[in-house]
Amino acid sequence: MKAKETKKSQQTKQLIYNTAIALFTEKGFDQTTMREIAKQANISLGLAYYHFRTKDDLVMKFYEATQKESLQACKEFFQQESKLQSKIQFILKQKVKQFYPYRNFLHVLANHASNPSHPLSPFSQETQQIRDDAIHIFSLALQHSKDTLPKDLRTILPELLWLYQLGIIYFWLVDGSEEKRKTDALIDESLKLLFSLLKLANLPLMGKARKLIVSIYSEIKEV
Amino acid sequence: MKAKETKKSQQTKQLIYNTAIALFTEKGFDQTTMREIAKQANISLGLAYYHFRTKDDLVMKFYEATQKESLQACKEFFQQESKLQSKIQFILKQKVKQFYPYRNFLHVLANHASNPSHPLSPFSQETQQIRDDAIHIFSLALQHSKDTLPKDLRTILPELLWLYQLGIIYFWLVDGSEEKRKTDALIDESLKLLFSLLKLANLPLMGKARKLIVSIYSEIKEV
DNA sequence: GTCTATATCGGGATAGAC
DNA sequence: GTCTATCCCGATATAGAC
Repeated sequence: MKAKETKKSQQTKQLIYNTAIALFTEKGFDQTTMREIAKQANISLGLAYYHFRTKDDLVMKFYEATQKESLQACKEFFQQESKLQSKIQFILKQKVKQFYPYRNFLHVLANHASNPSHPLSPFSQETQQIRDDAIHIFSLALQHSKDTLPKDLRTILPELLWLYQLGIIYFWLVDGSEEKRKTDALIDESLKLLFSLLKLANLPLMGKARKLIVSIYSEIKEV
Repeated sequence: MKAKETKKSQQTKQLIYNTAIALFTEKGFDQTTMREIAKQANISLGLAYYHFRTKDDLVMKFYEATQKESLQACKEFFQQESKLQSKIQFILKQKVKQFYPYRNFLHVLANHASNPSHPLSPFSQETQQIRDDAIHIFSLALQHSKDTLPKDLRTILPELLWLYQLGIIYFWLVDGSEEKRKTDALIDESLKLLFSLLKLANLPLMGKARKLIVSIYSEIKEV
């Protein structure tokens, strides 16, 4: 009995979520009201708030769902590809492809990014799990890589690459070009740059720069 | 007569602005209501909205005022200093020092950064002048510099440095360390990194990386 | 536990009178 | 330029149906 109730409840929750995302996509986040979502889903306003404590919670669920999807897609890809650059490229391309249909409202993801005490910030307590999962994908990509990466860089690369991804997503958000083509170009070209620098990183000449990156990283992380 | 009225109006506007910034600083942006600002300034709510069409407009005025102040401070500093790295350092340090008293509410500056159609975004139409002024400061710093910079980089450096500054400000916003010390460290160390790479930039070895940076820049800017 | 209906509040924003 | 009244909407509260 409980299972049945739970299932019905989950269906309702899913209905609210689907309706909300559809409306967000169509009209944007700010232009969609909770009253409208409830009306469209043929449920009461109270019920919408029963399942999602805030309007932002709807976005949080989107964030979680897409992260889960990304992890799955990347794991599969990694089994058939061993070249690091291709793996990183896939992670980034998968993300922007996945986000594309929702481009008209996804800037809400970044709206409170710089405020770590806001639940939706990528640096918040509430998004810790999502963040860890996202960084984990980069760890996986590095795991069986045969590239000769400097040891000191290798351990901090997952987090650095995640920040790089964050930068790409920000660019994607402000990218007004047709079909977000500039973002695709940016991903390809910046990856070339990154890997051409990584190949030089082992040279004595680059020792100073490499040490600076590591020291910046530890200074910033240090409590 | 008209001048007198205008002066009175300007005084009212200034009063509203000062009251608002004081309240933002004390309690934060979200926690301060327009009603409260009006009450504190002994004016009506409608009048506050007459002078500032939205709550964000108050922040816009802050943004403009501080940018003006920055330009002034940097121009003065550049007259007594010719070393490029010191000039760039001054620009960044001046900015975070200037922002420090307002650290509890300035994340609003970034709240809509990723939405270029939002007036407060650093990429919006409305902030174009502020953006141009900020980039201009970096142009000035480069103007009489004796550093041997690759020509292809030199022309695009002002904009790239402005993006670098934007990154620093974002870090500053999320920086929870005592007195924002991590940001100070990040500025110093990342500048060392930047200039150690710029010194290498003329080497044939770095030709590929340099060309990639230039090509990424033009791809992104291209209409 | 899930859901409806409705009232209420707080706060951003607007309209219209003066 | 200034005020008062009002609207809209996110969020909360409550009472009750099943």
